[in-house]
Amino acid sequence: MSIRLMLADDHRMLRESLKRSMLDEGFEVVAEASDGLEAVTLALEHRPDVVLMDVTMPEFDGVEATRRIHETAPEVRVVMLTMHADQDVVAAAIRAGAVGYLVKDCAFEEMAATVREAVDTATDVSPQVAATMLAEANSLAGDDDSVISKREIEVLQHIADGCSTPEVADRLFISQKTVKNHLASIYSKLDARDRTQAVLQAVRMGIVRLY
Amino acid sequence: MSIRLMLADDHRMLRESLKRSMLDEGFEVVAEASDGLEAVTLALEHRPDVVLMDVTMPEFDGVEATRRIHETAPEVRVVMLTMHADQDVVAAAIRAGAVGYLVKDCAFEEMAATVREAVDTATDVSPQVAATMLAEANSLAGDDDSVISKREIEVLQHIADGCSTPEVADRLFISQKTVKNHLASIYSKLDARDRTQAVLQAVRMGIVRLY
DNA sequence: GCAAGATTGGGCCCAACGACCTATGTAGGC
DNA sequence: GCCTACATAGGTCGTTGGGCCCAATCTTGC
Repeated sequence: MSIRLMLADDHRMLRESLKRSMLDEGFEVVAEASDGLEAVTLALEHRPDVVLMDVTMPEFDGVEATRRIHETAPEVRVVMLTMHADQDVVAAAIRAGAVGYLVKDCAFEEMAATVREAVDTATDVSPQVAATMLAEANSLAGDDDSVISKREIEVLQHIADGCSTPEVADRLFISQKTVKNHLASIYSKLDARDRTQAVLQAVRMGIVRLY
Repeated sequence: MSIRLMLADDHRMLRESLKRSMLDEGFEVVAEASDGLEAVTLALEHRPDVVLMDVTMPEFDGVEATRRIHETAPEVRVVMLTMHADQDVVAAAIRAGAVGYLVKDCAFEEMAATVREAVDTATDVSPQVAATMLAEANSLAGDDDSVISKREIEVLQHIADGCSTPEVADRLFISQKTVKNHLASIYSKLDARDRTQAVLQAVRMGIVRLY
């Protein structure tokens, strides 16, 4: 009985070629999603054994999609795909219920192996395994031990979406001063000196959407 | 005799799965490059029939790599891969000697067809074909008929690299005022209202590197 | 319950930024 | 030769942004 896979990535080219590779490898691809919302819908409909889920997607991101899938269908294993091994993202993914992660720069064999391992994993990752995964992500990511808070991400996302400080303040129903405080905190955590660098760093880390 | 392909893309996952797909399709993959410099070196070494070249790569970008390959080995057909159908990028690619382009969101069949067509194409694209390609890119891209100048791209790249206005001025040996003028011009062309949005838009369009 | 951190907010200062205006020199196209 | 576009540079103006201080409230973990 072959492993039933689902792919979720907003780039069709990557999705299609990934699909071919996985088919070659003997996996069955039962569904493909191009955004977070579709990922949740299709995952619940097809109940694949494993979902390969990109972090950065429209509608809602891979972490949020993972959370929703894990809540409703905990037997579905989600493996996250990230551009860079970022501790925060990996940590968030694990909290959301992912059983593994892959850096997009990995070798194909590694990916196939991770998918096979995922099927044998308990649906909920043990704290030990989670800790190991985090440590790995940590060593790969290197120096960013800073944790960006939820609110800070909201601020960053609004900035990335084109808002100025007063506009962010309006949309989040807080004062401009608070927005500036969050930004200052973000700068120190991301080692950025202005909003442009902060947003670029956040994009690199997969913290914010870029569309 | 199968078509000898070379792949140039900085994301190993895309490269590997692309490779599998192309192998399935009966193509031969003779080389893979992960940056522009490697792309030029390997293309000249292996002389593939067609190079699938990503625009956005380290060292130097796909357009520059295409230019160098085309100068030394004009018999090698280069097909550009872009994230978004951007007229400027496609125009630059054609000027550099590319015989075709593909949006990364294309269907796999389209990609295979384009590669096969590329082999039958004359090594130098006729003005008529180039015009058609540009018109296509234009209709796909839609509203961006603005051409970002070389100098403006330099300014943008420096901003993306973390420079402030005075720093860009220093590095380009021009006054701060000129940098601001270029930025103002960029804002109107990219429909951005500040440097953050301009850089993000440029990243989306593949005009600047993000590393 | 206490400590740590997240979230909220204030004030002050000065540099940076963007909008709007004009202007000169230098290419390249027709 | 003229015209358009590009690159260069200046001025002024109001707004924004970021550094650096501080503090109240609230949640979360231990």
